[in-house]
Amino acid sequence: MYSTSSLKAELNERGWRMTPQRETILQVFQNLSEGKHLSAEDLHILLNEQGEVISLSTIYRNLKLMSRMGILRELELAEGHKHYEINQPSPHHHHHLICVRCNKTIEFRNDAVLKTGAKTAQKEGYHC
Amino acid sequence: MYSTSSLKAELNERGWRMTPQRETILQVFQNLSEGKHLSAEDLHILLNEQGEVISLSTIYRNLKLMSRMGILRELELAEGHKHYEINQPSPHHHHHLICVRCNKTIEFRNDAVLKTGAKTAQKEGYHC
DNA sequence: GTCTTATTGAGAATGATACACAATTTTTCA
DNA sequence: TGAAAAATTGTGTATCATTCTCAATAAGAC
Repeated sequence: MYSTSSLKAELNERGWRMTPQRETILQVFQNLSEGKHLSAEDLHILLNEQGEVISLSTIYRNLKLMSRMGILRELELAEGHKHYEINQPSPHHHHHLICVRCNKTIEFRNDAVLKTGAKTAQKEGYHC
Repeated sequence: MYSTSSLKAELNERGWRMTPQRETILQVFQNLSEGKHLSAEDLHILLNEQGEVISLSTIYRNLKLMSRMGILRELELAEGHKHYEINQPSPHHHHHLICVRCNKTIEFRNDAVLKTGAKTAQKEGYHC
């Protein structure tokens, strides 16, 4: 699991900086119960309710950044906007099944699917 | 493979109508070489070049309709807009692997992944 | 053929996301 | 420690994909 200091370390490694906003966003996702995911707008509202105001721009920027770093996972569900969740390692990693008619969405776990993706990625020269 | 008449039959079955626009769109996707996919805008331009003008609204409406019918497959690649391709059955069905950093995209085939999805869908009560 | 109703086209509206830029923080390093 | 350099933030604006509205048109049923 990602700690504040490991986030900072990884940011600095790439010439980026730790900020209170990034720390706050990470904490929200870490405290989110399993199976939950937030859109940028969701996160913005949730933070407002907690009295921690972060601008929408900053939220969009950091959700994208943290997804590219592998900390968050960007989900294309059927709502017309992206959702984000903590990018869990193998035993907790899951997939989504979405009906193109009614948008019903479920999560399921399947190691074979995950491994096939990882194996194919490696074979094709994708790297972390 | 989908013919004009089977499309018409399936539309009528649901109280919908066959139109020249729908026929044209189906034909474009059927003649598209494997591995190619089009966005709504792509399709609009392509049709213009062929002298077959169909309004963007109609294109959007029908891409969505045909996806819900299972004729097309809606792809969420990394370009910020949707792409569509013919929804091929099993031996030709494929998956996409997309890098969240550089957007590199490849296609690969894997029956196990497809079957896991189908099996899970059935178990969860999804139906065609 | 006529009637009912779905569909089309044009343009406006919406909504998610990106961008520009001045003000503010982090980090670095002298 | 305390500038200086560079990244980040917030505000407002811009962009771009997609949806919506509505009058005109065309498909299908009888």
